Amino acid sequence: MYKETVYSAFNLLMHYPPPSGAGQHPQPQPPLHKANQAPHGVPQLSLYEHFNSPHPTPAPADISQKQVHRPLQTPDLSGFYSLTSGSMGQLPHTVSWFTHPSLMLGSSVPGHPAAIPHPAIVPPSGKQELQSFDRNLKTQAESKAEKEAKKPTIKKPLNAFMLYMKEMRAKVIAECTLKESAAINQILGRRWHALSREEQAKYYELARKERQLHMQLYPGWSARDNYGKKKRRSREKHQESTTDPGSPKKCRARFGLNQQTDWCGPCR
DNA sequence: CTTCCTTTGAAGCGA
DNA sequence: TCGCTTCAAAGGAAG
Repeated sequence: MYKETVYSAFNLLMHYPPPSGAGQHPQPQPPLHKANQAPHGVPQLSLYEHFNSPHPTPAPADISQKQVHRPLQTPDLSGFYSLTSGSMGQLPHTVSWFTHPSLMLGSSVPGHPAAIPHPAIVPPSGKQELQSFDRNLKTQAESKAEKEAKKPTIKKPLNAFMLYMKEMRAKVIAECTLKESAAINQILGRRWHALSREEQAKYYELARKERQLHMQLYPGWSARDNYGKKKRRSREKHQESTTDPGSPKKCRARFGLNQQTDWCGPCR
């Protein structure tokens, strides 16, 4: 049934012809991360999704509605075609396109009742926000706030490095027999810098498409929606870090080194 | 149970 | 415009 939905969604997709030049490598232009930024106000359909979403959750009604009522645009399927047939097909999320929520939001697609949502949509179920709410909610204002909290969070689209990490993490874990993510990420960071521009370009392109897809799926969404919600480490701790070497990124920033290529001694 | 750690890149925010 | 901050993922460690 799940697969049925997936394939139905795929069939839906097939209504759109592949763009010319699909499947070709993107042409990286320095600096990569800038050059690959999505052009403003040019929404295009795009890809990336994991096939094996560990905890699929029902798509929220309001988002489904958005999908239903948004006028169809001619989607850019270059990502899909390149990922499934080109060299980028080696990436583990090759099949992700099939599960994309724009196609999977069941109720929005006639005859396709079941759906696997985009993992960017994360209900606050059982998480801290909701739990803390349950303890205290009584007043109207609080119940209103609770409703807000119950709204599923739409996560940020993954950037190039995040996509790279997702792909390479398992490999590094297998090679190094490490499990701690902080250590793994350090290794991945170094490997990222060791990649050629062409190799990195794959991920920048993927990330660009991911952003465009995200833009199409959640037109009103902004990163500010999640800004400040996580409440991470305290300011004090952050300022503390200015006295020690800190991360390579911070260190490079502090010493005015090239963020893309330079490595500073203390952070090696 | 919750937050931190650690990475890079995108985006928000205040000056 | 610039510099700083936050958040995306991940999972073990620590509080």
